[in-house]
Amino acid sequence: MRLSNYFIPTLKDNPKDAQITSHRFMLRAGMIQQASAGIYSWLPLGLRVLKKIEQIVREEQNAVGAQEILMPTIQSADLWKESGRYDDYGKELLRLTDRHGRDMLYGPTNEEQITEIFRTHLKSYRSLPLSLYHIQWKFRDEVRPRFGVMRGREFLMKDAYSFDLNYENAIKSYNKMFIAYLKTYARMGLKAIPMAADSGPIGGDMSHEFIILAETGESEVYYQKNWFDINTLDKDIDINGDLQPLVDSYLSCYAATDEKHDPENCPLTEEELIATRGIEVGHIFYFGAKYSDALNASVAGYDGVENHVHMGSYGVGVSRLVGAIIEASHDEKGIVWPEAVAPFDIGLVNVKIDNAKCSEICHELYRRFHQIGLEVLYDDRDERTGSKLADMDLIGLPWQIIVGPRGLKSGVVELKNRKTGSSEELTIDEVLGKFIN
RNA sequence: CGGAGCGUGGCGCAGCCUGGUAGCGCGCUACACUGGGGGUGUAGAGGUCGUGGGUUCGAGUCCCGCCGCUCCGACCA
Repeated sequence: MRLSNYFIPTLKDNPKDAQITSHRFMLRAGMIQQASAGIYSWLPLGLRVLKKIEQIVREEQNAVGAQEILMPTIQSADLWKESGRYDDYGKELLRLTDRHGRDMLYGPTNEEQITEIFRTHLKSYRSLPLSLYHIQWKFRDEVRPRFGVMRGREFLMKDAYSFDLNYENAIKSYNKMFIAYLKTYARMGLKAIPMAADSGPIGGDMSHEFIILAETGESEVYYQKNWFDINTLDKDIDINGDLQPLVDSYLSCYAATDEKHDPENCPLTEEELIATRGIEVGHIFYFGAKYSDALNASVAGYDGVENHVHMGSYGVGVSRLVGAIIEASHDEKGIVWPEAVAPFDIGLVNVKIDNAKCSEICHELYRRFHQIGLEVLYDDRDERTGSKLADMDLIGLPWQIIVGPRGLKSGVVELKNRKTGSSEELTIDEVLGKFIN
């Protein structure tokens, strides 16, 4: 992509309304534009990141056998009246009325809807287990939206729902998701720690929040010092095998949010305990038959007797993750994208666009990178070098290649790593060689 | 929803107290110089001062209502 005709309105100054780092950088890097409180338009650069995150989530859901569907944003209130949540949910639920005077709502979550789909079509234990998910915009009318996309009112969320015949099988489904979540966050370059959690208005018996560590995080978290020594995701995992030992290994180390952490009864010594801040980027629940009872979703068991299915639901805050990743990965100059979610792989800076040699080398590099499947953002604007480099740092692509007449005299370009700041002078072939493996 | 603020060109702000020609920086356009970390100069474009009413000869400025946005708290994926 050529920057000269790419819509990426970067800002030099901080917008006054943005207080938190990720929000500031998202606005300054031209990723989003606020439409109203807690509601954002996604501009090209932001949308690219959102889509990358979404795709990783999708792949890991598919990997544990969940099937993708897509449910609507607007739901009829009827099902919510049936489950009782129409009255329980309170003012966070955005209620609408259509032209016929029917009660509708903009979905904050989809338990009722998915249960309705299930009960319409599935009648036998033979159809179980089943996990369905979708990635859809949700709306919760927060009293006080803040922190940009981290706590918006409208947000993109992956929500999955599992259906099982009994508790034992439901826990198997829960464990699959537990592992899928660890893999999902790891792929995004995040350290996400599962912590025991309250299940809140969703209801249920067992629940874990996935928290990523970030100094600017919204909640205080506590975890055992050697938590990150647990590193069992590398080996091959048979997702259909017994996952309980693996899950248990992750839960063997202490980890709790401030709601659950009780300093009086903490099993750890002060030395072992790390107190820091974190952001919730996922939440999984097992809630048994709460919705299948309310909405009468049952299947015939082995004995032919009807059983209400055991369900779980599993959320990942996709749009929130964009902000959360920035909170976890930035410096004073801008964003530092983990490679897996970076909007482009490489930023190519042509220092002097009216220099024929510079442009020729840039075109060559651009073409070759394209050939090997790497995405390049090529800064071919007639701007001062300083502002181009500052923009590149702000946008935070993992690699920068700086092509200027000074280096080309001796046949080299500069390859710079955004994260470490280290740079080296390399020939064209050497640069390409770096990326071919 | 309690408390506190803010709405003036695309962005950040001054002007309001004490009413009288709407200003500054950045950005934008053109030209020139410049050219490896947000450069310099010259000349420009761009604003119903959030909105409705009131006071006044005259309102960005004073008064009242409304709307929007932000921050702290309570709440929350």
